[in-house]
Amino acid sequence: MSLPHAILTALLEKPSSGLELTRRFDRSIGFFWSATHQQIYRELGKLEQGGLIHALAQSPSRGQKREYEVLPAGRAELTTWVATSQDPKPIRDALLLRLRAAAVVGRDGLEPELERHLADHRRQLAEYTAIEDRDFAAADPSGEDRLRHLVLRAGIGLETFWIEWLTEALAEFRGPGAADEVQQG
Amino acid sequence: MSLPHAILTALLEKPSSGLELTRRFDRSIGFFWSATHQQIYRELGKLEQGGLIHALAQSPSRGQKREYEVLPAGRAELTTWVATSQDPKPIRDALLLRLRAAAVVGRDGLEPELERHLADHRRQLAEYTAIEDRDFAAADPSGEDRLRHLVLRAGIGLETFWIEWLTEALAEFRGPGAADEVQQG
DNA sequence: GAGGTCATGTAACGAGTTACATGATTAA
DNA sequence: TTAATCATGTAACTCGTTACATGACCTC
Repeated sequence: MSLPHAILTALLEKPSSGLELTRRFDRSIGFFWSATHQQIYRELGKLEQGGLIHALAQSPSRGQKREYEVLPAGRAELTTWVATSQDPKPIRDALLLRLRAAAVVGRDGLEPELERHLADHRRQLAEYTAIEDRDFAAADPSGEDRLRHLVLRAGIGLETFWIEWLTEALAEFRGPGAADEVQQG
Repeated sequence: MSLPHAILTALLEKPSSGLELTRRFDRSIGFFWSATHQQIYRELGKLEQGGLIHALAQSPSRGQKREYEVLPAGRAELTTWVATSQDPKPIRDALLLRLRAAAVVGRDGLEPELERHLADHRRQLAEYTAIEDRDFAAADPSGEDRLRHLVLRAGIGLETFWIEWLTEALAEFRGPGAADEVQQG
């Protein structure tokens, strides 16, 4: 039940069309709640039907831009949702699962994958710190900016953690004492 | 495409029935790949039909225990999968999304939720460190144990990160300078 | 034989993914 | 007028969740 609220948040920050939303999901919001354009269009339809948003200057034909804006009911819904308590969703991490499987069937072929992940997290960290330097350098930030900075720091902290952990994992794969466990069934 | 491989891994570690698997998913494997009993039974059926596992002592009636064991084809499939490269799945974290929404509609009601999450991560960290003390105290661990320990340390590192971040977030919510941003629309 | 628990399922739904389809606009 | 790109959608599918159903076994 989070995608509609992600969209409401994005639309409150700035009224947008489906495609613009899709692009913003690829940049900022999508860093912690990703969505494809198919999901977004489907959800925009539901939100409009539910009376939480409405289209500005409705042109009902396909292929034409439709901009949406949040209605008071939508803002109220989002306000309620912020204060809702939700059980944290269980973790599902395929890489950790594969390491566990490798402990049973052998590690062959895993090392390049660890390297790929490491490169990917380094790239993502660089992107986050670039945003931090650009957007959060103010001496006396507003409360909203402090919240957004907090969210960004979560991203930075997570990427930093994964980089450290993957470095350690690669040392285990390459380091002394690893050679004798490479082949095993 | 990870659940079948999680099950193959668990069954290689020890042949089990559906219910036993469900319990092990609640304890160890499930720490990084959760699944309900309905998913597990459904997937066991597919794996058996695909010739990757088979039931020992088949008693075809409902309500009776059925133990499964991995066939050579299943082990081969898992070995292949370990070496497969997979694009990392995009992040979806509802708590971060709610902080972002709170920057737009106000923070009312979020603090108790942060406290709940903090308590939850502390509990999970304690569980992980207990497992570490119990299972990974050996002076000269095998290669498999080193891999499993690596996986556990990822869990420990993630929980540690979240505890630090949530502590910082709560300080932002409670600390000096927070009071004047509490009410805002 | 009634109730509890162990054990295996079914059904309906919702969320997310993948592949494809269609219309509008613009520039060569 | 053709091609590229902008923009909005449809359809089919997989995976995960929630609620419920059914049978076997054990104990009182």
